[in-house]
Amino acid sequence: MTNPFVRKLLRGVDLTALDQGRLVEAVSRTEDIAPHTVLMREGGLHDGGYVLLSGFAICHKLLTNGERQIVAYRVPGDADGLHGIHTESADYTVATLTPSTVAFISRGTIDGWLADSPGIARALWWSLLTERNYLCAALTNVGQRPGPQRLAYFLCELLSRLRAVGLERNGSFDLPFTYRDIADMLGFTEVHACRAFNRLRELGLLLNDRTSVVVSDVDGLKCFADFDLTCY
Amino acid sequence: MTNPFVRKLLRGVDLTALDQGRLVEAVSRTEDIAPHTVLMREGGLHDGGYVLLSGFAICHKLLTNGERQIVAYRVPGDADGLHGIHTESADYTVATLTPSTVAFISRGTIDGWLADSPGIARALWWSLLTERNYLCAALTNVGQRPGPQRLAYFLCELLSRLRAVGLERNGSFDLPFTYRDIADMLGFTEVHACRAFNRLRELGLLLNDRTSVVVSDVDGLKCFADFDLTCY
DNA sequence: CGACTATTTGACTTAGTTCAAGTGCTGTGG
DNA sequence: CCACAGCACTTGAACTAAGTCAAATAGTCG
Repeated sequence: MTNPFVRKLLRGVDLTALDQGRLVEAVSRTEDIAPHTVLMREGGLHDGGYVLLSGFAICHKLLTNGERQIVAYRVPGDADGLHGIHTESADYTVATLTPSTVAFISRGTIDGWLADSPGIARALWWSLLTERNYLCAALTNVGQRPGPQRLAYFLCELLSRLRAVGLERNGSFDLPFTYRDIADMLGFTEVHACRAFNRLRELGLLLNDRTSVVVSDVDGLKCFADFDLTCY
Repeated sequence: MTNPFVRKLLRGVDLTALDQGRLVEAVSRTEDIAPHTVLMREGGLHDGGYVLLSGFAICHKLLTNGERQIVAYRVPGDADGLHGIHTESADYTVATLTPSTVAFISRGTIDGWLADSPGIARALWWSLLTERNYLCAALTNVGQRPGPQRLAYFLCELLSRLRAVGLERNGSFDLPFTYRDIADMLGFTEVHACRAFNRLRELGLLLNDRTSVVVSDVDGLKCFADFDLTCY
């Protein structure tokens, strides 16, 4: 199964061949989306959702002073708004970071899934629970860990998620985020993000440049970050 | 309807009289629980969940260095583990803070709800989405706001949630948390929590002692906190 | 009363921010 | 192919919010 959306769901639940077929079908009509395009706006009505098939996106909330908190990021296979039957408005803005391919899913399609397939309903429920778990982990990370450990934890999580979709090899991956993005995820400034990377390099845990990261000591990084292995 | 669980769900979705009856029935056999009792343990298996009918509880994650992050708190009407059909282990530990009354819900009961009542399924889905929204807001709060504003935001949220269950009058409420608890929710130290309260008092936004809070200027507090009104 | 826990305050240290100036890519137009 | 503009990253120096440590105060419960 090469479809990243279905592959992701299969990590959490079983799906019949029929259900898998339904999902693949729903996701087969894709659109190419430019970088920095808004897919869903905080507080805006949305009728259905989207599945990200390639590329990267972020979910953020804005404060009135102009600060933003990136509350989550999306890698291929991730989705939003598939439970939108229950909310009129989105909790956060979703925007692409890179050129992406996306399948938009109508409300009717989702309703059909829920009416006809308990397996798909269960899969969507699982994905929402996973999401909650990510958010709890992110809150714990931002609330409790000092800068370098916080960055290390974030990189461990990113590594796991990229590995799950085949975008990582031996601890090496392309970094889809700018330092500003990372700062807005981890609750510090761009300058501090830069210094936290410096620190991890000094400690011999990783090498990186503007566009990529090579984790030279994966276990060391996990240990330094107190990365919760049961979580991912 | 005096049942806080049903009342909470009705804030988000419609439920037929039949569905309401089912929920009330499921929640009618209650247990009295002592303060500081664990209801659910992080990483532990759980077969079913609980509904909190009176009292307060917190949900927290522990780090290996002994720090904890309180990721959420529970007021009467809140629940956990009702979607546990899909996860083997809990994401966080739940423990009571005060003497509480709790109804434990078996897996069989939940499965029955999901099989027989789309309305209840929708309600449970809504509660999980609400939960996610709280977590996003909490992450944004901890990630972006300086101490006094962060505390102010937290108090605005607490005020809203207590009002919804009738535990607030005119900006006054009993504080179920110690300063240590608040510190562990907001990502600062006990000393800093104390100083943040001092600051809000200096600003004339509230009065408080160990056990209660009187918000003397609700609008001022919301404004100071940049409290997102659409969210609650 | 005495033990215990929660809160408060002061003095000091430090992690992280701010400000400002740089470097170094990368894409674009001439 | 080069000049230049723009953005991301980097560094240093000064500053500030928050943490740490330690001690005092104040409720609470047996």
